[in-house]
Amino acid sequence: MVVAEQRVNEIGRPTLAGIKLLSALSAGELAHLEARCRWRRYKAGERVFARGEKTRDVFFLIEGRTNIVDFSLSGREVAFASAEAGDSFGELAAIDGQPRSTTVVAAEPSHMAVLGHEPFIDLLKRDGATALLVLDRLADIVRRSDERIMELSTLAATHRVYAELLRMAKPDVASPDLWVVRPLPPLREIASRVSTTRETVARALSQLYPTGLLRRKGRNLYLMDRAGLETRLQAWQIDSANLKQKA
Amino acid sequence: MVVAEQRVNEIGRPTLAGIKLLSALSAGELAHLEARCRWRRYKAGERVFARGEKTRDVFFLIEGRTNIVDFSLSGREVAFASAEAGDSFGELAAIDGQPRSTTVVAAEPSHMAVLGHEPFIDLLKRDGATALLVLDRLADIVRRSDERIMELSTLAATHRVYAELLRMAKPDVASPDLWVVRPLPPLREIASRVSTTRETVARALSQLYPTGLLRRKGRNLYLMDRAGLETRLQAWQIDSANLKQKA
DNA sequence: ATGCTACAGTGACGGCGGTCACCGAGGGGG
DNA sequence: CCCCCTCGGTGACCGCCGTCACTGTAGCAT
Repeated sequence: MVVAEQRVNEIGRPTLAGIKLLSALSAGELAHLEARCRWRRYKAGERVFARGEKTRDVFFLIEGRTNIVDFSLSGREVAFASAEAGDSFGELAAIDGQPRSTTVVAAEPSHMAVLGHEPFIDLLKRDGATALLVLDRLADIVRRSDERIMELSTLAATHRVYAELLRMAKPDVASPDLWVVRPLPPLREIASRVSTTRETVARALSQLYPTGLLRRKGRNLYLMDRAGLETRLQAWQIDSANLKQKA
Repeated sequence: MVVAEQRVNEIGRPTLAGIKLLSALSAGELAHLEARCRWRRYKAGERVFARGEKTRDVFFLIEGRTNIVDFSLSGREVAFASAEAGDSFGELAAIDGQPRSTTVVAAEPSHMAVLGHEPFIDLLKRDGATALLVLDRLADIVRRSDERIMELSTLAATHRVYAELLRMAKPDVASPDLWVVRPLPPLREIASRVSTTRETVARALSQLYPTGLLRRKGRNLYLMDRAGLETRLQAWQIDSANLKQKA
């Protein structure tokens, strides 16, 4: 795989140039930060930090992918988000000093820059533009969380699966009006994103194949009629409302 | 009711002095902000803003209480938080410019200062200490949301009710080791906080009275053994884990 | 007193989905 | 090659809880 040019400089050293949260900084300031980072590589499956730890470093993902998850006492995994090259994580503990609220695991071999909380906080205080970028990011997390809470509170498991499919699908490069989830992740991962089980996800998909809305080819899942699926989702909710109205 | 002295100045004008998010500001800066605020009163039950609106003002609660909620298409109400005197809300839209993600309703007659997003953003850029306060607040919201998502994903409705009781209870002024929820809100409100129904909350409480862990006197609900209830909650989770281990 | 309304408690019922179990397919690695 | 492991699909079971219905109580206005 070719490494994007911005991620390493001319002598092969990795840089912070591609990190979205730091995109407001000048080259000089970036270099200043780079000098204060520790650089680490993680193997696929390796844990970066775990819930409850009292570390406060911020992580900038140069290359790779990580999953941000948590586990119930009974061992059920709940996925909160995943981070890709250019993303950051670990800001919460850096900002408020509380123990880690989630666990982060590398999903692929990954390369990160690790920054202590003091220089990070210092940066936020000094640089208003960067502080706003971080605020924007936290606002986005809050919005996503609220949406998820709404879904968990008001949608049946099967429908949460469909909602997740709509989020995962991207327009097909070839034909318009055809959306595709590619590659389709293991069903157990979808399940942990919408808080249900592997079996329920499988059943939800099976239920939709006969309608023609969904078609699967290997690790590609095609949404034949994205808009149709969307309206169908809403119709289901309105139906249950009507049931109540009728009484 | 006596108004706390910090909330109005010597000539009876309300002030921003008690607002937590603005506690890093000097008196002069506060006065500067006050001059840019609109001041509004809301009656109990009145809507401050609704999900989807494109306004971007920030609200500082001088006096009163508001509920931050959202509704499903079928009309089910989901409570996200409530704000009291000294709290703020509406920051998300002010920061990221997106439509309101939640609806805010005054729960009591309330008095607020309303600040447009430009002076607010301007303040965040200029004043690092205040930016950090806002970051801290958003971090807190994210942590609470994550915890709620975990509960919705891994706890049965009955157990979520007990978890909420533990959060609501405060130590009794008289006797130690006795915790009390006072006043106990209407069960339908508890239900909307843990995403279940009024009936399930009632049944959850009824189920606990015979054990002696819970006792109700009018609008006071006593937790006779808070630690006992806590360990019991965990035990339930571990039990379901054991069931899986055994197999 | 009589309404009216909000709130609380409980029984009955039925469906969703979590759990368990089993089977088949693919894909490395010895 | 066989073995093992992950992944996917499905059937059977059953318990939780959302829904509906009904009753009872407290508070308040008239």
